[in-house]
Amino acid sequence: MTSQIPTVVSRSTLKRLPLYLHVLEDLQRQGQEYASCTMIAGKFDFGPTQVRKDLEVTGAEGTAKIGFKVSALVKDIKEFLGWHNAHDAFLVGAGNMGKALLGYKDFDKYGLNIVAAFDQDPKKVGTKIFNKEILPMEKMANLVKRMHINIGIVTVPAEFAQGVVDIMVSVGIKAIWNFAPAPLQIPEGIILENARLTQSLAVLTNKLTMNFDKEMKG
Amino acid sequence: MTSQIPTVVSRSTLKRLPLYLHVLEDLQRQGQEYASCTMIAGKFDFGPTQVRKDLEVTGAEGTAKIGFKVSALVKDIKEFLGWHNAHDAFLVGAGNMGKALLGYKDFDKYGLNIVAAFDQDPKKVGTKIFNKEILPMEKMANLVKRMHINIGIVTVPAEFAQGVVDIMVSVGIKAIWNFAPAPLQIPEGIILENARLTQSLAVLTNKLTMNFDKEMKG
DNA sequence: TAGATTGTTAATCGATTAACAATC
DNA sequence: TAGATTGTTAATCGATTAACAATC
Repeated sequence: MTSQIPTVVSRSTLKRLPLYLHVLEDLQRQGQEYASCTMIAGKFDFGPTQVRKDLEVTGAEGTAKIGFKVSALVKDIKEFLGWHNAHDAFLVGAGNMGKALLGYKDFDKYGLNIVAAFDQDPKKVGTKIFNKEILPMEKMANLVKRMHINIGIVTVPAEFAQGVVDIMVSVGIKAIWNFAPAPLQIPEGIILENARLTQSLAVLTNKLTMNFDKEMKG
Repeated sequence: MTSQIPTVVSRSTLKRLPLYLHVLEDLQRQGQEYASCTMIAGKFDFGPTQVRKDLEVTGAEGTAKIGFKVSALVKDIKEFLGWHNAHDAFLVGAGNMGKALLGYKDFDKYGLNIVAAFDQDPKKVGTKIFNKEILPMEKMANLVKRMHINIGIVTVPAEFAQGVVDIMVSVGIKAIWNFAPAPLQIPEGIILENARLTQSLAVLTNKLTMNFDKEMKG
């Protein structure tokens, strides 16, 4: 009998799983067949117990004294994250960040397939970026339904983000990956994941400032 | 006498401060002079106590019944985050993500100024992206010292990330903003902030997968 | 076998939330 | 004044870490 897996998994755990995956794929390339939590934890600044707890949620099972079979563990983590097959996505906002995402080759490894982009700029509409069509916003509603798109990626400037999200929700998008530095309101049941760079940057610049202050004081 | 401010501020708090800043700047544009924690919290899915606790770390002081003066609060948050003046930074890896960051106009609002980029590709070296020079890696050491650069931005593929970080550390970079989906080893005292998109994506695709599973089961 | 590792339960730690006196 | 809000302390909640029996 499989051990009881908690139905709600913490954000912290979910964000650590891709890190383990990376280490495991490295090990796989090196021909390592088994990996222990101690070995994995060695790559990070937290302990083996943390790794074991995290891996538990994926349903992976290890062997005492030996560890986890790398290939099986990779498969379990990928399936748990939904990375074993690609989810189709639409992107709105073909600016710098939008272009960078459209050009990112490895998203298929991470369960994402951006099939097309939308922009309100008539100059961009009709062109192709990294072989992906830029379409007018008006076409989104129909295409979302026809192509069964569930994920919407928001790469417009902050002031347009809420408007874009409202449209996405109204046409049936289920999950939104937001890059705009704006607080967004979404209805119950819609998944919103923020990938705002400014939040990450805030942590960096604050720490740096704190360090300087410390040095000043001696 | 000012109230006691904790010396170590949690990541969670630091990541919420930019969100408040955005709301406050909106209020400022609307001509609102004062803002209460209740009002700010209304934009998010957490309560006013959370907001008050977060604001406390910035040293901002409010007035009972009235709230916080918006202009003063904006200033306090920006200073606390180190966003009141720009930190110069070097970027390594002029690929898609690198280009997107080089072209991002608003970084000066967030305390960041990318002054130049480096790349090992001779075809890129010598060109300019968004009016910023692409230089050969060899030039970094001297320039870091001469220009007193503290921040290094890593936008190279995962397999090159550790090498780039090692170089950055050796030439005197104090803080690293990493976009590569690789676990990085850094010496004590160096600040490392990860902005890996794959971690954010993992949360999104997992939630989506979980939702589908729930629907399947009825 | 001996001992490293898993799986799991208990203890600790830290962050969030609730409670409430002070205040304008 | 009355009551909304601040500032702060206490209670709660959840995540991390420690402890330890089972195991191969």
